Amino acid sequence: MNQPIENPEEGARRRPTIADVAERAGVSPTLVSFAVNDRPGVSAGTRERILAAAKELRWSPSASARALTQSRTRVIGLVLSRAADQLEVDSFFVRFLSGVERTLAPADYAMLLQLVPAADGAAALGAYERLAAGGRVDGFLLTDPQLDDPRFRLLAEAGMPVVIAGRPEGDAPFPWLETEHDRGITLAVEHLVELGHERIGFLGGPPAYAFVQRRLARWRQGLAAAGLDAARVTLAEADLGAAAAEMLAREPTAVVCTSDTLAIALITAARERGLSVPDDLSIIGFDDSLLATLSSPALTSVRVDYVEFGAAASAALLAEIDGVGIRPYKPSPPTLEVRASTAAPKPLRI
Amino acid sequence: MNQPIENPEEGARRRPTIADVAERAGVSPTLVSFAVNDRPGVSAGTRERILAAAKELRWSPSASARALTQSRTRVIGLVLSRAADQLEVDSFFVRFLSGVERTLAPADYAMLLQLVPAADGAAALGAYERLAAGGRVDGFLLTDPQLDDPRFRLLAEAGMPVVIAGRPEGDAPFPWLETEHDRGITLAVEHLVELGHERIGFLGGPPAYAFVQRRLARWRQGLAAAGLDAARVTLAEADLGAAAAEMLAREPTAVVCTSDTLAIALITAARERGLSVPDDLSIIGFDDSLLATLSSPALTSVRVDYVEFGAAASAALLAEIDGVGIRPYKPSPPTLEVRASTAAPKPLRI
DNA sequence: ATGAAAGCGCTAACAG
DNA sequence: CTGTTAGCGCTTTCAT
Repeated sequence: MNQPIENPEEGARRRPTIADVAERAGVSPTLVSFAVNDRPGVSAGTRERILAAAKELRWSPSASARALTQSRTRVIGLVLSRAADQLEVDSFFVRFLSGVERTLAPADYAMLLQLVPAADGAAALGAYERLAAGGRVDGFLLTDPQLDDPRFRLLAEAGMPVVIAGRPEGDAPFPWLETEHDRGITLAVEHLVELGHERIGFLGGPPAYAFVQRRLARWRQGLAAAGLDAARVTLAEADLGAAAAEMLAREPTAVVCTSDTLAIALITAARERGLSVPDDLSIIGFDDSLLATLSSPALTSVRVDYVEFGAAASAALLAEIDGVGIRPYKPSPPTLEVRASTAAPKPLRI
Repeated sequence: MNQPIENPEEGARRRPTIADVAERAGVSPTLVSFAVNDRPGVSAGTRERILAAAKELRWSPSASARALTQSRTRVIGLVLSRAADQLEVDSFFVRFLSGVERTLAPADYAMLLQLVPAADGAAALGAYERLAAGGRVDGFLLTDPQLDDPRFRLLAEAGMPVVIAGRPEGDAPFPWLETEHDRGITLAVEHLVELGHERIGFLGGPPAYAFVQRRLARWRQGLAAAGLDAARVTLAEADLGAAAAEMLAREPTAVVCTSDTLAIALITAARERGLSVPDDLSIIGFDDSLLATLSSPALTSVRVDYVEFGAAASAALLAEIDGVGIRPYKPSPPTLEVRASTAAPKPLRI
């Protein structure tokens, strides 16, 4: 390390304990506990004296001790197992996390976050196992549920409270929540149809993701409703540029993408082929990330309220942990932010 | 929630305790403790019996109980207080976090992450205070140190182990680490000078960030070394597009940016003015994010190893917590990933 | 309204 | 090598 400095506060004085506060306030530890936990049965005067003493001593109850007596850590776990370079450009997680924070903080809960390389599925499972086995968390928030998700069995057997953020494929032993993200695709398709497009493509992320499938289904539905051909589909595995090129080979006049990142890749591919956006090709992104406004042309994009989603999911988890009923989640509908990347198709030359 | 399902594992059986394992193995709890903690003084046979019993009972020590006896939670705290929409496109954090994870996991440490809205400085301080007061974490990793950072006093008074990731301005009561990110700017300038550019601009992020200042200084240094005019500087506060436009007004033939995001904004602004990149304008980004390869043209960009940085910073924090010496951090030098956004300037028309 | 005492699950002296 | 005995700091009956 470049420039170490000794900590001036050497000999860190022992943290005060509830006994210190009790002594100072001239009461028993029990009363202090009652007072700080807002329990009835403490006279107003004593309560005040106690809280004053606590403040003077800068005491606040030890989370560890509490965790032990209440077998409740007041911590929830979240394990993200996407590749780092994929998370980087994923606005979903940051928004979701800030929503989670929104409900956790007031409830005096905290979040243990663990990142594991996407490639390593076993490592991810191990992460859940360690956190669960040590009793470090009271419950988990699961994202990206997969078909036959191994996490389900592991956590169900451990008796862990869990809430799934996303619609699981097949049965799941846990409650789940989902946004209406796929309705955004309907908006996108309708927008393009209104503009007069007839050759509309779908450029999606990895087919393994349920949300991609879901959006694809909506896209098909939208095209069917408009009586259009629904054959132009490309799902990108890893190489976005290649997927974009493949889509262009299908000669669409407009493409709906499942992320802004894919949309950008498509813009780039189009430009390389000398196609102009939106004159030759209309493109719609998804997520309405900062990218959408920065790209040229600015991207028409679907916006889903992931902050709200994160808040609802974590609220559900807290309810699950408390063993109380989960309040129904009524997701607000996605919106389509129309920008410069979409326009009417060029009239056919006759 | 859309489809609640009852947890089938009702009546979650009580977690086994060390006593259960001891009984099963026919020994005392102490011995079990010694065995699982790899302490000497347990015969090989007994150890084996104990570990077997633990496995059969699926027991592993309670993190809460351990935390209480050792006054050590084995959790470190990280509070991120940048605006969500800024975090979204910031590859620094994701890479840094995965580096942190890299050292935490093997050390059996976990990370408590708290996101607070950037605007709310008081909330951020409150977050540190709550986590520290409750003894929820053993130490903090601080990013984005500011001038007269109020977190320093708060945490120093609390006697919290802290390591700063980034070079603090002025004195800091904690050890700190820093990459040599600014050397990347030197690489960028040298690259442009070699190409023959003479009107080189600097498009930076908010001037409040020390790393922006640092990079700016390097840029000045580089231009001075080449005998060039160092007047074309724009620092973006919030509106990246406006900043980009302002930079273009200074008529540079090449611009060094402090992020890929800024570089993209600049490409967009240039395109709007009918300038072609790199023919009319060379642009260099910073961070080498996914954006760099997706944009058109692909972005020449500086790459700094933030994963390594995160790993080193958290290793330093663990050393601080253990009260042992911090191993010096020798950051690997940044590299310049040359792509299509830089080229020789157009010859002057005479 | 208040306090004494037991205990959460583990680790750490201190004896054998 | 192994067991006994105390706590860690708090909450929680159960008395008073």
